[in-house]
Amino acid sequence: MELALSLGDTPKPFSFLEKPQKIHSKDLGFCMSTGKVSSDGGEKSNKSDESRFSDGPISSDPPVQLDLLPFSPVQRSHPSSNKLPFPWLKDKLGEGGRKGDDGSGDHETTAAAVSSPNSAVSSFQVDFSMFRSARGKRDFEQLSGFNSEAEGDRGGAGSDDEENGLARKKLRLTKDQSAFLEESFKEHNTLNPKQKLALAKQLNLRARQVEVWFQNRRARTKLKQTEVDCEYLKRCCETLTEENRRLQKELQELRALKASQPFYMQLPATTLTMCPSCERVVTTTATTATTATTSTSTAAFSLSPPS
DNA sequence: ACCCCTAGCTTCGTTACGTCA
DNA sequence: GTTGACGTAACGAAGCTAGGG
Repeated sequence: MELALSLGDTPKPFSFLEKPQKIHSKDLGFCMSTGKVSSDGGEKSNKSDESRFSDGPISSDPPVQLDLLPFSPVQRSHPSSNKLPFPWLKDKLGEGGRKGDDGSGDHETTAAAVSSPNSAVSSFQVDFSMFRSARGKRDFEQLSGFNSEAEGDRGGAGSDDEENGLARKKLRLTKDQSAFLEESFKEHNTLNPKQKLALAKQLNLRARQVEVWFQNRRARTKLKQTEVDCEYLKRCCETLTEENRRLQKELQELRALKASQPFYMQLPATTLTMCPSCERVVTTTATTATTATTSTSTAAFSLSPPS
C-alpha cells in the first residue's frame, strides 16, 4: 500500500460523507489515502450505516460502535428473515409469511403471559383513545386482524372521534410497555408480521403501534450512531490536521536543507511505501517529486548522503 | 423472459402531543 | 398558568422487493 499526502484539491476525502453530516469541518483540503478501496463502492441508500468504518483506514482507533442495536448479521425484515428470536414467543409461532400471511390463528399465543396479575403487562393502563380515531380503527382492523366490533372491551371501538376532532391522539406508552419493546428490540430490530402481532397482543397495543415504535426506535439508534460517527470523524479530522501541519513544517525544513546543500539535489525523488506486512514505511527511489512521511513514527526519509 | 400491478416492508422527514423545567 | 425545549408517537411520501397475472 502506498501513502499519498495531498495538500490540495482532493474533492472528497471521505466519500461516505456525501450526505451532509453535523460536522463543522473547516476546509482543510486534506486527503490521506491508503489505497484501500471499499469493495462495495456505491452504498445502497437504505443500507445500514453500522459497518461504515469497518475497514478503518484512518486510525487504529476505530469509531465507537454504540451498543444500541442487536446488530445481528444483517437481519432485515424481509420474508426470508422469519426467525423468531423472541424467547417468549417460542413454540407458538411458525414461519411468518409475507403475503397472504396475516398471522391469523395465533392470537392466543401469549395470552398466558398477559393474564398473570403480577406480570408487567397486566398492569398496563392503555389509553385507547387512539383506537377511537378513524385511522386507528382502520389500522387496527387491517393490521391486527381484530374486529373492532368484537373488541369492545379494549377501550371502546366507536367511531366518534371525528365528532370529537381527535384524529391524532397521542398515546404515551407505559414504562413497562417501553421496557418490553426495548427488550424485543435488543433481540431483533425488525419484526416480521407474526412477531409484530404477537408483541402487540402481548402488550395490549395495536400492531400499528408496535410497528411505529420499531420504526422510531431504529431511527433513534441511527441518529445516535451518526452522532458517534461524527465525533469520531471530528477526532480524525483534528488528528490529520495536526499531522498535516507537522508534515508541512517538516517539508519546509527539508526544502531549506536541500537549498543549503545542493548536493542533495542530485538524489532521485523518493517515494514512501508502506510495507503491508509490517506496516512500516520504507523508501523507494523512484518517481514522484513530493513525498512525506506518515504518522508512523518509524517513517524516515533516506536523505543521508551516499557514502 | 418481460412488464405491470399490488402488497408489504423500509427509511426519511415532519407533525403534534405529553412532559418537564 | 404560561412558555419553550425536548422526547417521542404517529403520519405521509418515496423507494425497494417479491409475488402474481
